[in-house]
Amino acid sequence: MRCLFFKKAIFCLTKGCEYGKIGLCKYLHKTLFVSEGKILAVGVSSLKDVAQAANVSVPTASRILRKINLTRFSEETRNKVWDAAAKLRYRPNMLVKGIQTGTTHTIGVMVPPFDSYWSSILYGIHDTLITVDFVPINLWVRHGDNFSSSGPVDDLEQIHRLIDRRIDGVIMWPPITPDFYAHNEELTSRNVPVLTIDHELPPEFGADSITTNEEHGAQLVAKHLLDLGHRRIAHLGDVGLETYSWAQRRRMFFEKEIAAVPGASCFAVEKRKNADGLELAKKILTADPRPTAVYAASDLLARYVYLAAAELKLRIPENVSVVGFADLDFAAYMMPPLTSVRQKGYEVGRRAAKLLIDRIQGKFAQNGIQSIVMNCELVVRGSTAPAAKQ
Amino acid sequence: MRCLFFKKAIFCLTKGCEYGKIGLCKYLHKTLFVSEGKILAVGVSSLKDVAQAANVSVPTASRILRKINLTRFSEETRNKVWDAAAKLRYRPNMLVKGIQTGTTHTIGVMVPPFDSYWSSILYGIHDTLITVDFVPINLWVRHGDNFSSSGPVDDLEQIHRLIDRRIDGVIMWPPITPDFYAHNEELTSRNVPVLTIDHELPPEFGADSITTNEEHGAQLVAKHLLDLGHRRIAHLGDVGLETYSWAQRRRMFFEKEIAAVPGASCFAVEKRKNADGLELAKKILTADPRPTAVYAASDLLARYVYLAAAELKLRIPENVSVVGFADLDFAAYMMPPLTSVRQKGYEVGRRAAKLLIDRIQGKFAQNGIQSIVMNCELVVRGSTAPAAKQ
DNA sequence: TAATTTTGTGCAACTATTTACACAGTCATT
DNA sequence: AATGACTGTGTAAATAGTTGCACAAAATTA
Repeated sequence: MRCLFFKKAIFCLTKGCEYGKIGLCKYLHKTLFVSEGKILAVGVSSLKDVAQAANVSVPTASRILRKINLTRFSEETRNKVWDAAAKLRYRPNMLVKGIQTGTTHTIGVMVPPFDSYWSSILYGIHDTLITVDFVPINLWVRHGDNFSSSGPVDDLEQIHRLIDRRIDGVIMWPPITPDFYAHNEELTSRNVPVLTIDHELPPEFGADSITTNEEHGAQLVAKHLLDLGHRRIAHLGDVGLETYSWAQRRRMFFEKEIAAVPGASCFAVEKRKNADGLELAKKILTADPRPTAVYAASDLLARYVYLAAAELKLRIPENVSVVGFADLDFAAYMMPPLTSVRQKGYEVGRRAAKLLIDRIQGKFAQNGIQSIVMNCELVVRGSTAPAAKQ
Repeated sequence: MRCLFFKKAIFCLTKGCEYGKIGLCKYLHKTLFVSEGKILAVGVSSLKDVAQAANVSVPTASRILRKINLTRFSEETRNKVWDAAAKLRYRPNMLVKGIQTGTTHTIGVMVPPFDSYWSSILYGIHDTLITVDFVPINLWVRHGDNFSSSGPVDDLEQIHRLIDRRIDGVIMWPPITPDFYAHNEELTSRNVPVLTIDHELPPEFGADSITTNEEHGAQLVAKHLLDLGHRRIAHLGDVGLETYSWAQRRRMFFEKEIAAVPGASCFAVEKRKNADGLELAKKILTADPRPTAVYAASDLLARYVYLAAAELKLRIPENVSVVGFADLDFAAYMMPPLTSVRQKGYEVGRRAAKLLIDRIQGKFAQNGIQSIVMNCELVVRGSTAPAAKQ
């Protein structure tokens, strides 16, 4: 069968395609619409196709389309190539650029969209990456608890999926466990830049990081509650996986602030992984003497305090003030609206992506690890009020 | 300078690397750690490196590592190759497989993590893709309103970013506008399978789809409210961009159900893009006569009803019942907990990915467009109660 | 007029990997 | 003893695209 489009169509049809059908061919992986011995249409066109159509060599087409040494080509040739490219809807193949230059303009993002804070981080990463024509591959580790029915994901496999696709860098929210550290070495040993959010890896990994200024956050909350006259304060914390997780830091710094004030006290309760948050919140609110304020380590935990208060017929903020952390999307719509520490997720994402791109482009070749610490701000709403006189 | 690792290191050092520094070389894009004329370490190793280290040819190494025709190789050769690969931490380069076979095991996902429903969709897509060693590239269009400071993203550029990386298919939540339809043609003309969530494209695009059974949802809500004795019902809707958006369908089907019952009536108010939801909700709750129940087209809209009720000193559900849609993460924690129609986001994502993979693997070559319609279920909570006698 | 420069284009080699095919050596069968 | 089959490995061509160099023709200069 003679082919209308390609010299090699015969090769193609004998090798892979079933004659008369739509088929995908080995070593000529355009989708050919074949009918009655004629190839009717082609899915993807290559530079070779463009060059053939314009009757020039492949390098010439390449240079003209990339506008390299444009002046060295006659106007006639230039137009021939541009017309052919437009007609064939040519699009460059970045995979080839990837194997040639070793940079794929792709970033592995190992951050799960847990809640609106993380979603906005993803937005920030996305928006910044595409301004430099980079693209994120979103893979996640250890999110099985809430959604996945397929059980936990193999961390190492996930990292390999990224390496195999030759990503230029990784932004991650690292599970803080020794074995994950080992997996991280897979990246650093191949000199793939890593940027961590919310946790700093040990310096030998050479990973940049962006973290929240937990101490500043603790100061904001402590000052706010102390100014309102609260002295018996409870903390509903999240148990982190390690001694220096954000949850631990959030508690420690807060306790430090409260301890510095004579007459003020803080007692902390930590929610373990599968513990019932409502029960813990009730435990706090039924303590004797009852705390006049509760600082929850996240807005999600603050919800439990609201539920517990409702069950115990306590009014917020009249009987107990509540402060959350993160200012998630629902915080402003709780009743009463929740006072919370705002983390600027979009900005975190933006700066994370910016920093990683700068690192990839070699801007810090001389300097060491870059660490960004993000400030946060207190958003005062209706869930906090002066401590009642007693 | 003689090189310890590569024959071509001289070439490399003269071309790209600055001697004595860490540099990235053209056409030998390993990161070489060069010091005092010696290459100390290498970032990425290729099959060629493995073959060289094992003292065999490249094809031999390829076959042994892929376990092709393993029996044809002597045990000695096999072990040599495996040892070398392990020592050099060799990882296959999927970019090459991509240009050879035309399949990159990468899916473009144009779904924004708006809220917990969409987050769980992303989880479902992710978990299903990685079981077949596919990977998602998450790009978004038109999310500028809430987060982006950089203005709206160019849809066409986003699609080109995916095409240029030769994704095998696209899952998208399509902006329902004529010009986006045109962009979609970029994909279909190249025979890239497209699967849409929440909206069916016109059949000429040949896109598979997965949608929520809006009619069933409307029936569930209508039956629930009618059974509770409600007859004056309001609908707080979202204005869709087109006549057949989910928002429009959600309203229409609900109105149809209510209209079928003598004595029952429904009046609808639609929230335009930048309209104040609270004002609209107050308008509904101050109507005369006041509706005894409000059906909000989403949980986010239901929040406005809660806020409006609080301002107007109306109690939920005693004075007015409220129903939402989607069962977002915060619905169960509202006070009172919100009755809502549960959309199984994780399942939507799972089935979307499964369907697209099947399409890519040619399982529907003979069949036409596949359309999955997902059922939803009503989750009855504390925000709905029998209509008060009046 | 001859030599040199400029213009315009193509060839070959290069990035990494796979696959068809070839080919030498060994063993068994006729 | 010769033929055929099998074993174990290598060569070359293929996927797409970029880049250094070569080279012819035209234009300019000496």
